[in-house]
Amino acid sequence: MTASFDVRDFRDPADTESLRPSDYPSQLCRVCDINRETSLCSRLTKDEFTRVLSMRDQFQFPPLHAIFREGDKAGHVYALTSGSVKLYKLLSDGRRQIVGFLFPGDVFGLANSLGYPYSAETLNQASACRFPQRMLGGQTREVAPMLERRMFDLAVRELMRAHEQMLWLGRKTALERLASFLASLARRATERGLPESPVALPMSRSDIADFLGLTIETVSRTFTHLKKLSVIVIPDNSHVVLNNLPLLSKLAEGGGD
Amino acid sequence: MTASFDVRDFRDPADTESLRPSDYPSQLCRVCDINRETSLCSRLTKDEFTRVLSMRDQFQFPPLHAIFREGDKAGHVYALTSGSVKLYKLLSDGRRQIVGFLFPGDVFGLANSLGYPYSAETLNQASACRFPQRMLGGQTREVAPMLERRMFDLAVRELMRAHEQMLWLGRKTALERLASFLASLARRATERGLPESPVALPMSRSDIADFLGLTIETVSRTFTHLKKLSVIVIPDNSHVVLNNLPLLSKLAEGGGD
DNA sequence: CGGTAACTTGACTTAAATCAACAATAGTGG
DNA sequence: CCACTATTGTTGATTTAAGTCAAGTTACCG
Repeated sequence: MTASFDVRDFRDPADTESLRPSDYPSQLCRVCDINRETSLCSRLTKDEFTRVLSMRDQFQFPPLHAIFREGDKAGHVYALTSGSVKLYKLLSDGRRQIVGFLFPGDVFGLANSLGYPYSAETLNQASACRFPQRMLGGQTREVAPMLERRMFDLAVRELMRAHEQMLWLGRKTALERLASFLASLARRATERGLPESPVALPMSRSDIADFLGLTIETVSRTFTHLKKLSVIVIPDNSHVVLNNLPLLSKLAEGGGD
Repeated sequence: MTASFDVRDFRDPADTESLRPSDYPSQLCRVCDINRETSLCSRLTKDEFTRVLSMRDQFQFPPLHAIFREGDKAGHVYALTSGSVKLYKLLSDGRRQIVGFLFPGDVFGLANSLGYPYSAETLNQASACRFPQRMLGGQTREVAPMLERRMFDLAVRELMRAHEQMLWLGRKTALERLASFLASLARRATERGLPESPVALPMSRSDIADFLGLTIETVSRTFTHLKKLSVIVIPDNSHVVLNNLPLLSKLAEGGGD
């Protein structure tokens, strides 16, 4: 349960494509992230970036790959650079709660000495950048102060998302939860520069159910309900067209009437 | 809705009691926290501590005092030094989800530019230490690198607690949620050097219900259920004696059978 | 004391879970 | 390219855990 990586998954872009000065940090952070404004490595100085480069590992994972499991000794923090990942916790009898879906630009794997607090698994082909956790905060803080700052900001963002999901799970109906989920996916897509509709659903209905604290049957019925309200169209099971985002948002907040 | 502090609440111990060198940082951090090992200000150097002192404000709040409200412009981070605080989010129709109960040593108020993501309210008489958020991470990072480190660690702890609560809310029964809650309070009490039983419940049944995603009636019935199982005794409504912590923990994980 | 707020208990309802087919989709190999 | 199969998703019938409604009871506070 401790080995999380196949050697064959290892890829290092720096081995194959040389990094030109113009690649960083002004426009795209080609190695460890997507977009200068939102990425973990954004706003690093050239020196910082160079030092970070020397400490990070780059990985590619196949679909449904277990990156690490809950309880594994935690030594690294990950920044997702492409694809999607789910984070989940299990009860001994198999009940599962997905605590987050991650998209490029998100970080995961923050942990204390008790090990990772959740399992992380890819939904599709994905790549991620891995940093030693001791690089953050320790005596080696001179390595990249701005990286720590960015990591902190992203951790705060994750915490806010977690609080939002607690409201969904504790106090919203099935319809409100699914509407909130779709609206949230749309908003996060726009933050990555993608259109807000159609929304991609790289996860299964079962994953959505375990994320929203529902059963797959209820998720399916609720999708049908939203279809009948003409709020969404489902061209195929991994895409949703949002026809009426204002109404979707209203439903998400309980304005269903 | 923006003013969060009464001037009369302001107290600055440094105004009334002078700080002797022996007070920091070796034993107790008398000003901004409880216990050197677990506090925000633990492990600061003398210089760091002095600089932090000059930037922090110390507050005392009466019971049921609103420290800030969801959406307020966020400029400060708080470290609770005594008493208890609840953090909650509201829906427009009044439904409420409490996203955390805080005890001495916990931090709250981390936010991004959208303002505080939750409201914060005291449960009882409480005191807290307030830092400007820009003190963390910005250009002024030289102020107290170790403070940032501590803040990051405490944010990670909050995130882990949030993930745990998501599992409770999404996948546990009423009995499992209440058992988890009591076990968690007991564990956190021991972390603060208090006995694990009796557990203090500074919050109302209504607060517990809104924390666990239940109604007050269900919370009440479930307390009765735990009493009948002889797992707990309730000497008064703000204290619970844990008679059988192993069984309580088993019930919390679904080992009810 | 008296009155209000907080909590408990009981009767009944309901949203979502469970159980059970059934339909669509995606692979797989001939 | 098309059966064949397995997986995934949908729909319907029924059950159930928790919610709602309605009394009671206890604790708190002036």
